Amino acid sequence: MQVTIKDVAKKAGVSPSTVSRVISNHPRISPKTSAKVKQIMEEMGYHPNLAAKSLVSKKSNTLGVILHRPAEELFLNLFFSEFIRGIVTQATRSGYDLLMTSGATEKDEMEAMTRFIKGGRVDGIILLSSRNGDGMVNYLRSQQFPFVLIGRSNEHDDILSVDNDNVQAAYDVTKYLISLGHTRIGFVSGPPQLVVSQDRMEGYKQALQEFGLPLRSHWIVEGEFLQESGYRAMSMIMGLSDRPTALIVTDDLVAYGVLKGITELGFHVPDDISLFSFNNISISELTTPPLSSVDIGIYQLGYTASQTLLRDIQENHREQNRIIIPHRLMIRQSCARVD
Amino acid sequence: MQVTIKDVAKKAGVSPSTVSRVISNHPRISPKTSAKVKQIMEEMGYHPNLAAKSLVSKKSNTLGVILHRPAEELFLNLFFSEFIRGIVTQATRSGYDLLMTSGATEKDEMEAMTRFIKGGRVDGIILLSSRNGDGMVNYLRSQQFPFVLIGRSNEHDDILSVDNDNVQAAYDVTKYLISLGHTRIGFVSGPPQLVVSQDRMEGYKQALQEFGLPLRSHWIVEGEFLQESGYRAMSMIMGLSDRPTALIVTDDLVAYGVLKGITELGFHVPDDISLFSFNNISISELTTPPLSSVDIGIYQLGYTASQTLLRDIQENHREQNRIIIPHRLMIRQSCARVD
DNA sequence: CTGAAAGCGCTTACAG
DNA sequence: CTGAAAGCGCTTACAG
Repeated sequence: MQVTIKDVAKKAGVSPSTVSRVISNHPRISPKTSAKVKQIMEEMGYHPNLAAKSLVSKKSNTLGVILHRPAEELFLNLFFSEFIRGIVTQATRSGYDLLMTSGATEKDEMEAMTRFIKGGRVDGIILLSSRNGDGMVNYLRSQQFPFVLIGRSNEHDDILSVDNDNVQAAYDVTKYLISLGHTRIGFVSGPPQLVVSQDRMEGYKQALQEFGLPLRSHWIVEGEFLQESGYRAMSMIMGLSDRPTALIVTDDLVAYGVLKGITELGFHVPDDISLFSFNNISISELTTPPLSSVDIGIYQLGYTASQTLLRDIQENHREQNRIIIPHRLMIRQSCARVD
Repeated sequence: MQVTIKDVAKKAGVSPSTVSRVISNHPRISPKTSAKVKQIMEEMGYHPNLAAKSLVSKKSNTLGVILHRPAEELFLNLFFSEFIRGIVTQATRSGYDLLMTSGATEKDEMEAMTRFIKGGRVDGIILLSSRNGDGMVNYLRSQQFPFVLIGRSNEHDDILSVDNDNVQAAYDVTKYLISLGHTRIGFVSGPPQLVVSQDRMEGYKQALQEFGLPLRSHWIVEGEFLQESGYRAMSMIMGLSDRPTALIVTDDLVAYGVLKGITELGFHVPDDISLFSFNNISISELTTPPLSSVDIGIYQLGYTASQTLLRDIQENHREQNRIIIPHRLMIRQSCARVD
């Protein structure tokens, strides 16, 4: 019932090999034959069977993504749709599809990955996050299977990755606050085991040091990527006698909690304290006052990851291992000048 | 280099057919043989080649999703990650993966779908939305290809679909507001061509009629699924001499705009006007005051769509065509009693 | 420029 | 309970 290459060949009066060559735009095929075969394919509604093609070519024209486990979903969920859109859009343009699966445990995840790789289901893998001691990265490297990491790995600096310069971004934010006259600047950070937390903390410290400003450990809070995390931190921070006049917050959702906490304690942003956060998800525009936030180019991270991986697969050569997506400070109304 | 069924067969001293039967748990295979073969497979790190399997079995063990075009992304984006998580989780449990692609135009979308179906890449399709006159639905029906629609189609009532009872949900919300003493209730709706908008409007009208309450056309606004849409509507609504004491809003993001508009005009929620919205996305908890909203079970919609489609594919029989996911009114602080 | 043939890794009637 | 053989729909050296 399915129209095959043989059916087309018979009707066109050529051999299956010729039809195959027409499909793949083989150079040594006469324009006349090509045109005729193409017309017949159109008439008969021919569509190549991908399984057969994949079986012989050892290519699937598919990229794979493994969904992270629930435990890590909170942070990434807000980015997820933008990541995926970026990845799929670019992949589709290059004639690739995206295959997704999930694993309930780390063991499940590894099995899913093995199935993808060993079963020939994908030609490359996109990792949506990295944690210290990431088994995925080690496995993929040992298999020499093409992959790209969105983010940065502490252990491996020779893998293909797409990331922001989070050190620089945090440095830029800190410097911006300093330029407004702030000298007591605090930091509400995320989980310390995440590379992104480490990088942002580093940029913050660098800027303070460069401008000779004090770094006080009680101005720094490490929490989760949760609203409550920011909310809870405020009773402590705002109760300090030498409390900061500005806070850098590692994520918009956390900043939302921070904002809520500050407001409930009877303080006002930005008059009593300035706020600058990261990621620029939709919520940051919606708060009162609208939050200044660092746009990290989520769509572009996904898009570029896809593009970079495909280039690595197809051309098998890399211009560079680490691609940096530029960030932008989105200045809104949550920061005030102090004297 | 790849370990094949032949390699395993040779090492186990059996035929390839036997190995194949062990893999598929064929009943008539001796436990002894099975155990031995399984052990060898483990030892050799055998993984079945999915392309070969798919080529002969005509099954891909994959479900397909086509990403909607940018024009329609706004509304769905906020649901997207939950939908996908629900779909993937259930699919993975049944041994299926999810294949995604996108199309820039409707033509692209149709081509992508054809590629999926005719190329044997997927065994079923999940449609994330429906619009009036949906070419996808017509095509899939004409091909008799398994698919499920998340939502409801006006034109086809015999297709597999997973949806909320949006008429009932809007009815419930309206009745709740009436029970608080409201008699002048307005409605901020979404695009009228969407079935979901039509259904919610219908439930609202039914409740008003049942309780003999007035339906005023100037209390009804039709807009987009955008914050601005709600924001802009407020200058008109709040300026009415007989303005409503409660508003039902079709989406949390729109409700956020409504809330902002009301507040900027110097009014207060819920003292001056009550607000009840739909969808219960994360933002609804975060507003001041927290918004009452209808939880529509986004994850469950995705999960059930996946489950229903797989049952249709595997067992080829349906218990019912239209599955309803229950909704829940999440009562927060945006509605007040009036006398 | 084109064809005949082999083969990709699996499944499944058909025999025994 | 197990094996030999054919075949799924394609690609690609090898010939000509």
